[in-house]
Amino acid sequence: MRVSKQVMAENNSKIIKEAARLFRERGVESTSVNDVMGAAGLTHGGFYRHFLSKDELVIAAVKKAFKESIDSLKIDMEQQNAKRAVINFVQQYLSEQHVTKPGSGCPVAALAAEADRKSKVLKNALAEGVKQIVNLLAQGIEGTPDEKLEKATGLLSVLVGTIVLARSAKTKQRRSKVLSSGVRLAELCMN
Amino acid sequence: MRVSKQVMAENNSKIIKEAARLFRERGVESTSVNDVMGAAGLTHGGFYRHFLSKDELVIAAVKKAFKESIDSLKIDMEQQNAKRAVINFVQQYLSEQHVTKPGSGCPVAALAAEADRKSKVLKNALAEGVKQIVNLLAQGIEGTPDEKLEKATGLLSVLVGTIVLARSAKTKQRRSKVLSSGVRLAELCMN
DNA sequence: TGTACATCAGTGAACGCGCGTTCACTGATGTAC
DNA sequence: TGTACATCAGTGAACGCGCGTTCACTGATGTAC
Repeated sequence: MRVSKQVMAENNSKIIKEAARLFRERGVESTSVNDVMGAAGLTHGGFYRHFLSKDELVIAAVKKAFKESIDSLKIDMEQQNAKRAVINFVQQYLSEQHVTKPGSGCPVAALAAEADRKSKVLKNALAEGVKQIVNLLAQGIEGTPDEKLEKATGLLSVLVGTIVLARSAKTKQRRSKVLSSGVRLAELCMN
Repeated sequence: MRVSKQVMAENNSKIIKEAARLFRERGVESTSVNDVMGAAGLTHGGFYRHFLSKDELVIAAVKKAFKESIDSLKIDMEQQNAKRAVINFVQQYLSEQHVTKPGSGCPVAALAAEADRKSKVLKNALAEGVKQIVNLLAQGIEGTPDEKLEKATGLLSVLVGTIVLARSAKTKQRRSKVLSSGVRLAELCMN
C-alpha cells in the first residue's frame, strides 16, 4: 500500500545505498534488481516507482559511492592540512580492510573494468568521480598546478592498481606484500 | 557431422582464442557461449564436446591470454638483455593501443575485478598468471632477490592501475595524461 | 588396400531458469471541501 | 477539524527474452577385419 513521502524518501535512500554496496561487492551484472530491493527490505515490483530502469539505479549508486569517499576526504582536508588528509586517505585506501570489503570501497577499483563496456552514461559517472578525486588529491601534493595534477593522477593509478592486484592475490601474505609495495610507491608519488 | 581429429583440434584452439578475446573485450558475463562459438564459426550445441562447462572455458581462455604475454616476454628476454625486454614490455603495456584494444591486452586489467567475485578456480588462474609475470619482470630489475620481487610487484600495480584508469578516461587528452604519468612512475619503479 | 560398421563432432530444437520490466490490484496517504 | 475521495507506493503474478545446458539426430571419420 501507499507509504508517506518521508518513508518513500527513506526507501529511496536505502535502495541506492544497498545498490552501491552490492554493485561493488558482486558487480553490476551479477546483482539483480530483486537482490537490491530485497536488501532494502522491499519487493521487486515497486522498483519502478523509484527508477526508470536498472541503468538509472547504477548511475545513482556510482554517484553515491563516489560521494562517500569524496565528502569524507573533503571534511578531512578542511579539518587539518591537505597533505595530512591525503596521507590518511592513502593509508585507508591501501588497507587490508579495503581489499576484503569492496562493498564500502573505491568504485573505480571495483567497477571501472565493467563500466568500460557498459553504457556511456555510466562511464561518464565514473570519469566524473575520478576527476573530482584527482582534483582533491592534487591539493595535498607539492608542485606547480600541472605537477600536482600529474602526481595526483599517478597516485590514483597506484592506488587502484594496488587494490586490484591485492584482490587477485590468493594468500594473505601475498596480499600484504602487494599492499606494502603500493604504500612505498604512493609515498614516491606524493613528492 | 563428425570432423577429423585435426579439424577438431583446430576448432578447439579457435574457441579458446575467440573466448580469450571476447572475455577481455566484453567481460565474461556479457559474453555467451553462443557468442564464442559464433566467433569461432561454429554453432552453440557443439560446445560441450570441447568443454564440460562455460567455467572451464573461462579458465582455458585466461590461461591462453596470460600465455601470450608471458611467452612473448620470455622470448624477448632471451633475445636481448632482460632489462631491455622489461622496458619494451612496459612501453607496449602503457600504449594507446593497449587502452583501446583490451581484447588482445592484459587479462589482469580486464578481468581481475570480475574474477574476484567468481569461482575460486578462475581466481587461481589469475593469481598464477600474475605470479609468473611478476617473476619475469623481476629478472629485468636491479636489486637483491627480495627487492627485485617487491619492485616487480609495484611495477605491475602501476601498469594495471594506469590502464584501468586510462580506460575510464572520457577524452583522448585525459587518456594520454594518465598514460604519461604511468610511464614516469614505471621508470621510478624499475630503479 | 578395401569394406562394413561403430564412433562421435557438429547441428539446431528444446529445457528450465533468472533476468528486467509490466501490470492489475490494495489500501494508506494526501487533499479538497 | 472532520469527511469523502483521488492518488500512488508497494505487492506479487505474469511477460518476453537470453542464458547455460541437454538431446536426438546426421553423416564423415576412424577402425576392425
